Amino acid sequence: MLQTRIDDHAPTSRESMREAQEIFYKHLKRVGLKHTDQRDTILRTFLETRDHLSTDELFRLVRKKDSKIGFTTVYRTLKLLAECGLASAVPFPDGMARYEHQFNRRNHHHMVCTECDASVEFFSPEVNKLEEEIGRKYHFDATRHNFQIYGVCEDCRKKSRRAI
Amino acid sequence: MLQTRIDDHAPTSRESMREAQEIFYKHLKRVGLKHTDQRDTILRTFLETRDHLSTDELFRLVRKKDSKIGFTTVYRTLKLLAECGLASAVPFPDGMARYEHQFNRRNHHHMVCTECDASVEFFSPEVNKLEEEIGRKYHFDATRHNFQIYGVCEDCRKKSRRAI
DNA sequence: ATGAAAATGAAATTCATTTTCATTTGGCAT
DNA sequence: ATGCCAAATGAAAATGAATTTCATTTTCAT
Ligand SMILES: [Mn+2]
Ligand SMILES: [Mn+2]
Ligand SMILES: [Zn+2]
Ligand SMILES: [Zn+2]
Repeated sequence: MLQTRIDDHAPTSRESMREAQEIFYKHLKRVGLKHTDQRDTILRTFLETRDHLSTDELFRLVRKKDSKIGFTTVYRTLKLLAECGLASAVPFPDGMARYEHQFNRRNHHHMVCTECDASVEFFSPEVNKLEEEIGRKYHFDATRHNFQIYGVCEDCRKKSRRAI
Repeated sequence: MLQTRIDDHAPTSRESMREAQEIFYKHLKRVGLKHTDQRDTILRTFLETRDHLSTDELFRLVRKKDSKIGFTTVYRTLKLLAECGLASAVPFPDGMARYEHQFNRRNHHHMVCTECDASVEFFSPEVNKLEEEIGRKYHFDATRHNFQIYGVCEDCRKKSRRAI
């Protein structure tokens, strides 16, 4: 799925990679699970991209590094990564489960083009404030929210104007 | 799915019902489709509740009125209702497609309890403003958005406190 | 009334997700 | 180092919501 990046960070560095692995393996130990090469490879692959990947998309990337890793393992590892906060689900309109990594990354939201599926990430502290305010107002202990904007991107607008 | 109502309207009146049917049948005519009893029954059933219904849930309600109407017809009619704006999909965290009717109804958002799945509807013009602002800022022609807050409701908080 | 186009609903299909299970592996205790 | 056993793996099967197919019935313009 195409994505325009607003904040252009360098790709995850070696040290950051280690740091994230640290977090992951602490989590595994905590819940009595084991360290495996497959999990290593999957985490590394996941951190290398800033895309919003479906399980299958991540599986295809992982397979390039180690063709013996199975889809099921990717699927299960993605759940573990979500458990320890390194990954989070992004509810995109194609309905498939998509994840993005949450390591050293600013909190952001998405605006998605309904014509070409391209997405832009944007930052909006106001939305976070709203979560808090509304939670308070209605006596909810608000823990997270979900905000995305749909519309037509500049490119698609240009294209359709040309088509007339 | 349990739901707490914030705005307590009376149930859809007969005249409103007619008005909505009008809209529906105008739409059908426009796209060359036909008027059927099944579609009537399904629309009526759908307007009678303010819940966020899955296709199957609506099907079960419809079946009480006319046990011969099939699931497929409900499924297809729900799509038609969405096409003409009488229904809209509500992305709830259970992952199933859920719809709510949009007839004579204030624009609202949802706060969902992650423990008991109860939802409250709330009104927040600020969110609408944000859609507009952010669209402008990033050159998107923003047409709609999606905002929900997750957390723990008062009841569930009380329950878990009692359990300690 | 007639016929063409659309609607219906049961059944089949699709496809992402999740589970099962036989086999292999990691890592702790000895 | 060796053995043990719980956990991990991955292929295959199962699940289940969403969608399509198709034989039959219904609508509606003429
Ligand atoms: Mn993102
Ligand atoms: Mn609602
Ligand atoms: Zn676009
Ligand atoms: Zn609750």
